[in-house]
Amino acid sequence: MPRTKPAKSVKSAPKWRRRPEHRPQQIIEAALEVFGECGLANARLQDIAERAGVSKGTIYLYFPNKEELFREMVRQTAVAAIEYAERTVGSGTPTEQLYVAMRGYWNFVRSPVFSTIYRLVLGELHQFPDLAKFYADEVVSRGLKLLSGIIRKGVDAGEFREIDPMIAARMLVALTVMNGIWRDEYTGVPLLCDKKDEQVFQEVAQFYLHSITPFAGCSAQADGAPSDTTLFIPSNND
Amino acid sequence: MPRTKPAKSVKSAPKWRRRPEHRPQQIIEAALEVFGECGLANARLQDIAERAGVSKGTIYLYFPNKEELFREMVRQTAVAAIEYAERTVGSGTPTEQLYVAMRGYWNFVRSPVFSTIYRLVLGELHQFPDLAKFYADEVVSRGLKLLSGIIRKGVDAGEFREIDPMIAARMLVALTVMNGIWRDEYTGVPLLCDKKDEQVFQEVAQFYLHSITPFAGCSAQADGAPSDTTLFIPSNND
DNA sequence: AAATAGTTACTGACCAGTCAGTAATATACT
DNA sequence: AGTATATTACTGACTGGTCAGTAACTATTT
Repeated sequence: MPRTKPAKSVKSAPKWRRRPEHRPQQIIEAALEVFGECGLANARLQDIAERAGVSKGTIYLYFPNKEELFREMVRQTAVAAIEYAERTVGSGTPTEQLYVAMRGYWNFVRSPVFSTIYRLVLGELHQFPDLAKFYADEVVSRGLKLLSGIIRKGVDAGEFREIDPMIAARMLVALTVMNGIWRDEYTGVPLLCDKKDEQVFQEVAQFYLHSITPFAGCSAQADGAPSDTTLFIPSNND
Repeated sequence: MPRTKPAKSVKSAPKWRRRPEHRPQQIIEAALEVFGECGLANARLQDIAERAGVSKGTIYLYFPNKEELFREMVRQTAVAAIEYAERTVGSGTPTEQLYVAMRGYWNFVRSPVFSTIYRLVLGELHQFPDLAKFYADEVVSRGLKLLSGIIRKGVDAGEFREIDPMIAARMLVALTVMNGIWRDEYTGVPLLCDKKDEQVFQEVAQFYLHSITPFAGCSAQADGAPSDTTLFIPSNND
């Protein structure tokens, strides 16, 4: 039975707008927040919907289910970041390239996006094998390949010591990821809370470079060459 | 209304035994498995009960709720491991002590207990602030204190380069934890699956020691002194 | 018999996913 | 221009199932 039209609709105050173009992005952003706060398994679609400013049903117009929503979220963040990195670390000496990569990686790790994703990956992804496979292939493998390629060039050029590039890449990822996560102190771990982002990055960078440079901390200091790893750390020290 | 006593019980075949001494441990062990498989939020008390060979209600005789059960689990594993480490790294040069600590830490990280705990800590603990606080104080802080103390002695003795011991300890934890988790490949991350535990440990140890020794990879090699970090890696290479 | 250890059935809250209905926009017709 | 009609985007109450925690009862031990 048809509605009794109450009055002419007031053009200026619709309860909601149709915005089919924007919905998926809105929902993914909300999902990122909520997944990050509650975990993958624990996040409620209702909350995601509210934060996106839509109703729960709307989510199902754009995503078949929760898992696919998560997958799409990863695609738009982690995979996009990797692709960006692959495009942008191209030029310069291996040392310069590595620095660019480290800096970019750190920035990514420090973004709210990453800490969320990595917590989910580490904490819950083993419950979703196909999601885990997806992440391993699209993010982990590609990231290690990118980094180890740079390191290999550095080793060949004599800028880094003889070290298996894949191992070195893995160590870099380990240092960056863990420090990034700790820095993030999702709770109150009194670990790095009082340090600035930039400082933690420098600590990681110096430690790492010390381990892969051929003559770190040694005679190079004596013969006047700029030996310290601080050499290629820019001076945005505030 | 009072029960009608059916008959005398047959003494020789009790359906179950009272074992109040064993229950808590049984339950914790089962919880460790189930939490590890399902995550903290997703684990079902019913499953834990079944795996422990008791009924769900029994759990509530010994633990007030799920969270406290988890807390007790952490107490009995991580805290116990730290305490053990605090007791056992006492003697020898700082380098030797550090090696013992690294080895012990690696063994712990590689135990099934740890990967479970760390996944939970990283993935879900921020949802439980008081648990997070507990973990930060009882495990993280104590662990870092132990490691940084050893490193400080090494720096003072000139065995390690000048480095903030707290930073160095953090980096060691980062390397150990991440490699331990990856090695564990809870899913199918094609990262370290084909390597042996011992090999991964050596990779981590060599990389780390290279970064904290004063003259790593440098002239020390030339003057006949045993310079390489493999020096203090025992030969249980199988 | 009393005390203690354990079980089972139940409750109330919670949530992913669905679907009948409604509001906003587009189009066709005056 | 306005008005009727069709189409699409979106809503939110509902369903079916799950599970933590509880209460009422039963078995074992002393």
